[in-house]
Amino acid sequence: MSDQIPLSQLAMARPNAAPDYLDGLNPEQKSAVESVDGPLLVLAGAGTGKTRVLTTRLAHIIRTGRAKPWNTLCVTFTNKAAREMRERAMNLIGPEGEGLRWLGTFHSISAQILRRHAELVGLKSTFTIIDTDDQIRLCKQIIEAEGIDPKRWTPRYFAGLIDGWKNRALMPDKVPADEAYQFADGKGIDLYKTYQSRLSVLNACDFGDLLLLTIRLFQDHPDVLKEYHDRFRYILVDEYQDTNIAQYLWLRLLARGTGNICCVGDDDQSIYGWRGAEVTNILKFEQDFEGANVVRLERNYRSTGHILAAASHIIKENRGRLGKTLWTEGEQSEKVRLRGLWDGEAEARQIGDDIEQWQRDGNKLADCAVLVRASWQMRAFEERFIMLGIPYKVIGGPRFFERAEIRDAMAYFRLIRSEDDDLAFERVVNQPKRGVGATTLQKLQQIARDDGRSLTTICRMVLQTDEVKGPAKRGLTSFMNHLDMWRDKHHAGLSHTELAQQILDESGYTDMLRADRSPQAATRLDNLKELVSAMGQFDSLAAFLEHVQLVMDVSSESGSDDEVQILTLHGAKGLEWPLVFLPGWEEEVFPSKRSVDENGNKGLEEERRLAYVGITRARERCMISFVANRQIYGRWQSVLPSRFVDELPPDHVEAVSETGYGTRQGFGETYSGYSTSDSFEDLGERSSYNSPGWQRLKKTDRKRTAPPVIDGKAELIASSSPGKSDFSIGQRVFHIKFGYGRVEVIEGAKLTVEFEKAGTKKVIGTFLEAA
DNA sequence: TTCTTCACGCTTTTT
DNA sequence: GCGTGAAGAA
Repeated sequence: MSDQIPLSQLAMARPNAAPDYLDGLNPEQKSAVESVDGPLLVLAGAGTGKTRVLTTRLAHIIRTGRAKPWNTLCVTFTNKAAREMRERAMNLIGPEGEGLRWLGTFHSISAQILRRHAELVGLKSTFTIIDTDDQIRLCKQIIEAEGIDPKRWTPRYFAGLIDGWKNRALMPDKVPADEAYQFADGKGIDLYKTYQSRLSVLNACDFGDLLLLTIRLFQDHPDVLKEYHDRFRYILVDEYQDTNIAQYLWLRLLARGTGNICCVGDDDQSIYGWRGAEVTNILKFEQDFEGANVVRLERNYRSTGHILAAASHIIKENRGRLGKTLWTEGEQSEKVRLRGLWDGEAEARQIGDDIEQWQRDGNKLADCAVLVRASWQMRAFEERFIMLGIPYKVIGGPRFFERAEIRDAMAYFRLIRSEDDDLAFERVVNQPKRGVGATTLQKLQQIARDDGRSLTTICRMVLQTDEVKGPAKRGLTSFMNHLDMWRDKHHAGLSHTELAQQILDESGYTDMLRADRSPQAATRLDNLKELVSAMGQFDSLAAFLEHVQLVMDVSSESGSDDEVQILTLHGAKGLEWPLVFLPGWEEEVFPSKRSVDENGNKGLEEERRLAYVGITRARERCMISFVANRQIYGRWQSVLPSRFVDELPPDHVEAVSETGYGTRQGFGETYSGYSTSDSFEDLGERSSYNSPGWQRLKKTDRKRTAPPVIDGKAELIASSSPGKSDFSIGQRVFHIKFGYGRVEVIEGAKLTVEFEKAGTKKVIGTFLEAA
């Protein structure tokens, strides 16, 4: 590095030339890049070049010599975002970008800081960072130890509460009494305290602690804070709308130094409220940071006019936003397409056909994506794509390091490094089965708790006595002997990959999986192989474990294959495709019922932002669809078009419905909406989501009476709520899985149905014959 | 201790 | 409809 001329000097060598990295920026972007002094909020709408502005600003600061790379602090939420930002910044800055030591996630930067000052917050610098799974197991132990029924008060819920408090920067002494009383009849705060003290005994902290302890460090030790004030001349924050209170306080403390803080975000894309993000942070930025400037980026470079119009039209229903008007010079091109279909299978079939057509037109599969609200919706598309032979990729499935087998292996490794890691011990003493059951483990835990020592220590002691006997004793002895042996080998300098392989083999873990003939066992073995090879990229076991604690991901970005992407709307943030499918726009699916039930209008507005995010992912074409019937958790349910369908702007949308279901948005001859009455006659009035007919709709109103049974006859009214009631004709029992209409003919597996209002006869080839 | 059976409940996801 | 998790049976 030292023999290279810093690029900043190259830039200075030709003072008259405008720096090339500013080329092609529009005036707003340029001003966001260049106003480097004082607080700045960049309100960047979807597709307005947010990341470009952020990285160019960073490059600008460094290449104009305002600060050295290591004097800038760049914070993101995810490791992926951090990686991307580093990559793009390096392209602009050149080799000097290597010095960006403080570019990372809130958590990784906090961990970096905490490791240097651990003793000031009551930790040893080797502290472990526990993940959600360990956290829940710890909560479970605490709850059981207190004699609280873990069924009534689930550990998961309690862990969620703790996370919630930590998101709001509330340590046990600060939690509002009434809130803590919600849990286990007033024991909430005590349990929280116990949890924290358990963590400190284990020399561990959870993700929330990383932030909170850093905040406490800064508050209690002004000298330390000063050191970081001096260090961080410029602060850049990505996705500011996703910050929670703890992160806000964290930033506030650091920004108090130079005041040069630049936050980039979009209040309309705040979709993580459920995990503590506070849109208010971005809404009141100007009050929070004195003398703040605001730059709006409103020129969209991504989507066509129609797509942008549809997105804007929906989002403007939200109150409490800063307000932006996105515009584009792009052409109008084709309208957003809206489709009403029979059921989830029809939807998958339709989208499959569209994708085949897209491909026939010479486009790449990787250029389109299916964005769903919830991951259970993905299955239908996977099934269909497999049938059609369309290569696809599900993005954001179960994470590698969260798989049971990987966590088991990691627990073994953790025990090698620090034998007092009780959570790891509990996880694998009896994995594979060694005859050490719950009773034995409980006995050990009891002694360990009373003695205040670790399970391994206690275990060694107990094995000298006769407190455990029989198979349990034999199992424990063998387990401990193995651990000692591996630890010896580790210290003797056996390579960590070699050691890992031996641990897996000698512990009997591989044999256990090999003996298991189920198809998953094979994948599990593969995963373990991958784990061992991934370890090879690290110098030591310790280095590997450190990495995994914070980056629960293996960055094996293949990406080269031409595959349709299937992902959730949340997972789609920050991405874009020429063609985007948005299926499942049904009320209670999207917007999600739970979201609205639990968080009312706030929840609804977040769902609406999700719709906004979804639409704005599309560059050229956007295909929205909803169905009349959907299988949810294996049960057939009749569903209504989402209210978001009604909020689409008619002028920019081309709508078709095959079901007779529709909305006020021009479905031609077909009736619209939904009625509480049983007969079609009463559907006369056009109803929309806002009409009384919709609003009065109660769950119970939707129940239809069971269809009349006419033995042997081929005609009956099939107006029952699908899935609710089977009906029989002669010996045959049917289970209706389509909408409401008059069944005309039943022949074999074919059913002809007439839909009175729509006036169409339709052959339904797919119905279930109940067993 | 481990195997079997039943009940339950079930968004979104990162660190 | 399916996987988890806890209570009862061998």
